[in-house]
Amino acid sequence: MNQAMPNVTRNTRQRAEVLALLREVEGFHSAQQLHQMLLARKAGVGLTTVYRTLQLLVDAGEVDSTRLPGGEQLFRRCSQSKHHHHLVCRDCGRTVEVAGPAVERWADQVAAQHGFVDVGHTLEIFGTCAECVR
Amino acid sequence: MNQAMPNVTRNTRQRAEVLALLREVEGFHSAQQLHQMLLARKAGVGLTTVYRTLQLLVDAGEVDSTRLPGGEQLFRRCSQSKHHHHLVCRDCGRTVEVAGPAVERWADQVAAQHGFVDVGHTLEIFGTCAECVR
DNA sequence: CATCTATCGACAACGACTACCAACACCACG
DNA sequence: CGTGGTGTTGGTAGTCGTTGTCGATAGATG
Repeated sequence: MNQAMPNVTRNTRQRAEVLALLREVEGFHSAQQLHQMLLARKAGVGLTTVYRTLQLLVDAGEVDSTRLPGGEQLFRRCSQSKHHHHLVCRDCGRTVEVAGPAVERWADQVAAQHGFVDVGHTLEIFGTCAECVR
Repeated sequence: MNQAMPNVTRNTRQRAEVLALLREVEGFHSAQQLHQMLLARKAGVGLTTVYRTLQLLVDAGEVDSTRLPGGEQLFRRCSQSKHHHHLVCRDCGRTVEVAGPAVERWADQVAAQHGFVDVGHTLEIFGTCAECVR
């Protein structure tokens, strides 16, 4: 009856595989895409585990996630650990990480004016990148 | 062979019902919620039609839509016709429409700096409103 | 090594949404 | 005020991303 501290997160092979993959790919990918890539490299990681691991990483702030207009969730390893936003190309999906301190302040201020607390926000900029215009 | 101009949108009872309902409710609702309300008032509008009508209204700019973190799409009649953003309470769903001209300019500018054209953006602010804090 | 328990993963279930397609009803025209 | 055609409807079945289930597995600790 040794009730140690049953609240640790373990270092498993599967989580290492997902992290390793995320370090190699560029831009946003869906959970299913990532799972396919893991299959291709014979990494033996189940789809369910991919979803769970990605969710863990998002919660831990190690991975960004965004949503396509269709509702599908995309993931990407953060290259900046601090808060930032994304400029995404509609056609090729190319992504630029941008920071906007002024926007952060504006959002917090507006929220405060209306009595809101514990404020967060989401901001995505969409457009067509120079490559895809041609 | 009277090929008049087969590209009109018709005024149907169902579309009127959906619009009438949207004028009566406050805040964001899902397509399914709206469909339930229509059922409750015996308005005889199918779920499929609710989805289609809402999409039409969004395209026409008469209705706002946003997405819950879970990916579910929500709809609300615009009270302002011009571009604006939303400040949404996480708990009760209360919504404030806010405008941020500075943010618009910033987004366009950042996008332009990276060679993006045809730029749009999404911005939502989340928080807990004064009511729900207590 | 033994034991505990977080984690895995194949499968089933779920929920939002869409495709399908025959029946319907809006509306311009006669 | 009929009539034709065509945009629209809506029940159902299906798609698709995601999550729940639960016995099996394998880190971590002593």
